Amino acid sequence: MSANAHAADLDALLAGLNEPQREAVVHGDGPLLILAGAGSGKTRVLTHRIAYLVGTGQARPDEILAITFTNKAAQEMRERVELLVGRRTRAMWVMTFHAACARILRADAHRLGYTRQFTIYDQADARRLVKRAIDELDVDPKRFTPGAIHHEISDAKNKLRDAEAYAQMVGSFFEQTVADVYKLYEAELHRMNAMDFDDLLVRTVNVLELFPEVRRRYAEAFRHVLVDEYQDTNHVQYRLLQLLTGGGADGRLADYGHRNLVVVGDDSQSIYGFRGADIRNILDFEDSYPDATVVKLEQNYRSTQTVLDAANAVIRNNRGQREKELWTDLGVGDPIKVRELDDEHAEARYVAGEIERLVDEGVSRSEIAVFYRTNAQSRVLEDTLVRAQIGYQVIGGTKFYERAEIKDAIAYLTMLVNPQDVVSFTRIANSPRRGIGQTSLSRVISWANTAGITIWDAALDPDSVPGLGTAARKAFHRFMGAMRILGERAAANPPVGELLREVLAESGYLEALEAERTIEAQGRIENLEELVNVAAEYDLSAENSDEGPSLAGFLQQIALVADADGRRDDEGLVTLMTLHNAKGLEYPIVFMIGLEEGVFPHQRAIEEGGLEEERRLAYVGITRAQRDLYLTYARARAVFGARSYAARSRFVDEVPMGLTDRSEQPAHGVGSVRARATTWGSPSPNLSPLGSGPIPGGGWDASGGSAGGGTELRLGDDVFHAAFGDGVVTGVEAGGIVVIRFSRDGSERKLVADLAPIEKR
DNA sequence: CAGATCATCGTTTTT
DNA sequence: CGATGATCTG
Repeated sequence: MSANAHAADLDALLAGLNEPQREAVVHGDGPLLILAGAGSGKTRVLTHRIAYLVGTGQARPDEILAITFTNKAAQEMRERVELLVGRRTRAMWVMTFHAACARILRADAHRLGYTRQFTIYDQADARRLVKRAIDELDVDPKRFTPGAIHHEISDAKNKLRDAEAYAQMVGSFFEQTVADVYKLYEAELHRMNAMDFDDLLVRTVNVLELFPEVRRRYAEAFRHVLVDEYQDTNHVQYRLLQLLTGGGADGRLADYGHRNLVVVGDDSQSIYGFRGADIRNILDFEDSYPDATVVKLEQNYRSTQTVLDAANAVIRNNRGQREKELWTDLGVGDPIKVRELDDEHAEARYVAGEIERLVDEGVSRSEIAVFYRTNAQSRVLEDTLVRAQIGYQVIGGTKFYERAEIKDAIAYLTMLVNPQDVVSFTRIANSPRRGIGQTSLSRVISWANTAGITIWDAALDPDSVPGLGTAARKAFHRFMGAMRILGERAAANPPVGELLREVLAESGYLEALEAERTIEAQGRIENLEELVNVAAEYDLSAENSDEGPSLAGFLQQIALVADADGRRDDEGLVTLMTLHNAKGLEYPIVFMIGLEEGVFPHQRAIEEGGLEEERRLAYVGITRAQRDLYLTYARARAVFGARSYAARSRFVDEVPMGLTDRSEQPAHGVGSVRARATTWGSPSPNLSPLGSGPIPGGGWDASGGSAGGGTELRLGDDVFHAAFGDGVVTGVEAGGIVVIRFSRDGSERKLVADLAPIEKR
C-alpha cells in the first residue's frame, strides 16, 4: 500500500467525526477516558481509533486488546473494525473480559493447579455447588438460601477478597456462614478443576500477580488496551486492566508499563451495580490515572431533542454523576406520550392499540419496542398481543444454553474432558433415568472423596464402593460402560458435532426423549439438534484457527455465550424486553410500561437505597427512543394474585410537563401532580378496537398539592432535617409529600413537606 | 427410586 | 397467581 493510500485512509477515518470524537480517535499514548453519552457514537470512536492506531503504525494488530462485556458487542466491534482495516483484525484480541481471561487461563492456569481443560460453571452450576457446600456444613437452608450466599461470595470475589480475607472480616452470623461456605466452595471448585464466572477474572488476576514473567508477557503483548462499557466494570476488572497495562503486583508501574488504556463509558448508564459493577471506576478514573485525558461525547445522533431533554431532566435528579448534557441537531420531535390506564390489562390493550395504529400509518413492527422492569410483566402483554395478532418476540427469559436438555448434553461432553467434574457428573448420572438415585450417587461421590480418586474412576469401579446395592452397581456398570466408549471416541479427537451425536445416542438420552412422545420432548429433541448444529459450526470455524477444533475448545467457547437465539431485526416483530436488556439498542418507537412506584422503581430498590440505579435504568430506557416515546402506568395491577394500587412512578414526574402531551399544571403547587381528565393533552380518538377506550376517566384522583403556604421544595433542593441531618430532595409527590435522601445514612424517606422539620438550605 | 402433592416466595443478570 | 423446590408416599 502506498503512502498516499495510507494518508487517504487516515483522512477517511477521521472524516465525518465531530471534534471530541476526533480527539479521542487521534489521542496518543497514555490513559484516556471517553465519557460517551447515549447514542453519541462510541462504537464508532472505538473502532476508528483501533483502525487509526493500526493505520498510523502506532500499533500492530496483535498489540491491540479490545474488551467488551457481551459477545454481541465484541462481534459487532470486530466486524466494524474489519470493515476499516480488513483481515488484519484477525490478529487482534476483540472479545469479552471473560473470553480474554479464559484464553489467558488456558495457557497459564496450570500454574495455579488447574488443567487447561478446566470446566467453567455458570450461575446455576455454581449455585448447585454452593448448595452442596451448605448441606455439607449443615447450614439452615431456611435462613440462608444458596442464592443469597452465592451472591455474597460472588460479591467478595468481585472485590478480590478470597475466602481467607473474607473470614477475617466477618461481622455477623450470616457473614460467618458465608465465610464457611466460601471456603468449602472454593476448595470444591478447585478439586473439580472448575471455575465459576468470577473465577475467570480472579484467577487471571492471581496468575498475573503471582508470576512476574506472565505479567510482563501480557503487558508487553498488548500495547493498547481499550474497554467498552467501562461503567460496568467491577474491582477485579479494574485490577486486571491495571496489570495488563503495566501495573506491578505492588501497584506501581513496571518498567515495561505503558498505561495505554482507553476506556469508554457512561456513568449514567451504570445499571449493574447489583452484580458488583462499581460505578466509582468511571467516576474516579482520574484519581487512578491523574494524567488521564478526558473527552466528552455529548452530541447524540439517535434521538429527538425532546427525548434527550427528558433523559437529561430525569438523570439530573441523581447526585454524583458526571456532568453531561445530551444534545442533537435532529430536531425537537414530538412530545412524549404519557398515559394512565386502569390496570395492566388496559395498559396492554393501549399498547396493542397504539401499535396497530402505528402499523396502519406505515411503521414496521420491528421498529417498535416495549420495555418493562421485570420479566413477569411480559405475560399480560403477550396475551394481549397474541389476541390482537401482533407478531412479537421476547428477548431474554430462558436462554438456549440454560435449557435442561442442553445443559445435560454439555455435561456429558464435559465429563469426557474433565473427569473430576462432580457437578456435571451429578447432572447426568441419572439423566436419562437409569436407576441411579440420590443415595447411590452420594455413596459414590463420598467414596471418590475418601479414596482420593476422580468421580469418573470411582463410578468406573462401583464394586469397590462401600454400601452400594446390587441394582445400583449394575446401573453404574451400564452407565460407565457407555461413558467409557464415549471417552475412547473423544480421545481420538473427532469432530465435536459427530461426538455429540454419539453421546446422545450412546447415553440413551435421545431414546428416552423419543419414548416420551410429547410435544415438549419433541421440542427438546429439536433443541439438541440445534446444539449439534452449533457444534458442527464450531468444527468448521475452528478449523482454521490457531489451535484447531477440540472438545475442550468447544466447551469453553459455549460456556461464555449466553444465547444462541439472538434477536432478529427484520422479521416484522415487535420486540419485548426488560429495561436491562435494552441497553445498547435503539428503536424508533419505544414504550416503557409499568411506570409505577414499587414496580419501577422496584420496591426493593426503594427499600434498599437503589434509587439512583433505577433512575439510570429509566435513563437507559428513555434514551433508546429515536422518535416516539410512550410512558404508561396503571392505577391498579395484580401483584402475586392480589390487586394492588400504586402511585405513578416518580420518574414520570421527573420528565418536565412541557416535554409531554400532558398539559401544564394549573398553578404551581396547587392542584394535583397527578393526572386528571383535563390534564391529558391531544385527545387521541383514533384508538383501535383494542384500545382502552377514551383514556383516563377523571375524578378518582383526590390528592391535593402541598396545602398552600409552607416551604416550597423542588427536586434537587438541599435541605436540613432536624433529626436526619442534611439531605437532598429526590422526589416531589402528590399530597405535599417530598422524598428526601439523607446523606448521613443514604436512606430515602418520604416526608410531608409542611409538617416535617425541614428547612431549605 | 419416582411421581405426586404440598409449601413457599417472589428484581434486574452482559459472563 | 404460578413456578420452583422440598417432603411424602407408593
